Amino acid sequence: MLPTTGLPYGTVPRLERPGPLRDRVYGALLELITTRALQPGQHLVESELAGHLGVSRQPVREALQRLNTEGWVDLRPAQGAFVHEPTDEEADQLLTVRTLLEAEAARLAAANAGSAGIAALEDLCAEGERAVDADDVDGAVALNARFHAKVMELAGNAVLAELAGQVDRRVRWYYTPVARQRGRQSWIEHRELIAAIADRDEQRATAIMRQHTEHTRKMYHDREK
Amino acid sequence: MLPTTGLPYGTVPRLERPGPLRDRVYGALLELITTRALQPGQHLVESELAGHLGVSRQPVREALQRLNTEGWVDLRPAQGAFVHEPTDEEADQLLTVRTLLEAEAARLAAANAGSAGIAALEDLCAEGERAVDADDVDGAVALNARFHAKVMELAGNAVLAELAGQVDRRVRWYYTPVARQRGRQSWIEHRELIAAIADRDEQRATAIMRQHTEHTRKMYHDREK
DNA sequence: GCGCCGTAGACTGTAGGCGAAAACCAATTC
DNA sequence: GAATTGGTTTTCGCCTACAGTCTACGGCGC
Repeated sequence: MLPTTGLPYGTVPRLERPGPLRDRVYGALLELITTRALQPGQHLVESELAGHLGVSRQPVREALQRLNTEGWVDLRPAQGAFVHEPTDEEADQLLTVRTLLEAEAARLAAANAGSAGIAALEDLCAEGERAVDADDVDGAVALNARFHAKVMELAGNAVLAELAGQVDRRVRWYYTPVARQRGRQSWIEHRELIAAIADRDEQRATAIMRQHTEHTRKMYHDREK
Repeated sequence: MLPTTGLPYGTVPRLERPGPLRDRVYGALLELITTRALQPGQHLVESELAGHLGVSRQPVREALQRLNTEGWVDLRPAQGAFVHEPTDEEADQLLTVRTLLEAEAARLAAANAGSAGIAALEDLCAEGERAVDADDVDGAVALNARFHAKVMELAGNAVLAELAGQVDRRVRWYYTPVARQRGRQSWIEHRELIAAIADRDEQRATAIMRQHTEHTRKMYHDREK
């Protein structure tokens, strides 16, 4: 019985508050890193970033702290922050974990998804195929991310989603040059995955997703040579 | 050709440096939380903690920042830090993830472990059994953690280990009252796991570890009633 | 007596500043 | 000519101070 004013929800836009500065700094830095405006190994000087973003050093420090725990930057004591440099081994290990998490998400989605969720997946899939047909690479990549996020949402495990989100973003960062290459085949596999989920076939959904993410690993290794 | 001084290694104790203050504050707070000296839901006042630890607010803030990203505290804007309150649903989801990660670790351990690693596991197992026989609950719990950590180490995937470490600690925090109950049966399962790893049987190792962690979930649900 | 408003207190968010450690560079010595 | 050493500069780590925001309590009107 909260709404004594009689105002329906959503009509008042919750008057947008800027939110903690550190979070916006975090977002800005993450953007700069993922877009490679800040290159791996680069030394991040606090005062420089602070001046560039028009804030004090404190929010920058807190943002760097968070980026550090999430693996985007390395914080060497008494030396400062450096953009993390992924090794081949680490990238490979990350892919292994991603495969694991995504496969589990597919299984849970198959177990839990309702018809509404499946319809949403099909919509995303259709959109993605259109993007590929139109050679809209950026759009296709974005839709691919949204598709996987939707599967994760249908899995209904917030903890899993949190971890997978972290891992996924880093994988995409490492593999940006590669990920853009995978076009049509990727969406065919998505279709198969939807079918398995709709059939509530946990085993098949797991297997398809595993195979799907493993294809990415393969492409990377092929490219390396 | 580094040692031009002729001094043998190890004679100079590398003069222990205190390390960043924020890290020690982080450790201290984590200890206080896991031991329930700071209870779930409790409001953590920065200046209070700072005074209590004999430092300024800054290191405390950075430690809280890290604890926040790792899920130990919730940081409500303009309100401060609160020790995270786990819900039943979240605990269940964490267990699901833990099962997943540990099972994968077991599989990788079976694929990669050498005879030295297997011997180390057997040593830990024997120690654990002795602790159980001696009704040394704390010792048994500690050895259980070390056993799982060793399996993770043998898996040889640093990323996986990092995630599993986080998840494991939180699971232990939630389930401390329960975990202490599982005595002998747990170590029997450990023995079976070692056998599977020694046989390089990835499937069986996965299955055993999955069953092993699922037992914990079961005990929790039984206890809830 | 009940509810609303205003004020005071407490805490967080952000900024600025000081001391110290590390890196860099040039002069010096072997 | 190469290594070392001393000084200088940059940058981090931490502390202190101030402004903004939320909460709680007491007075006031109904």
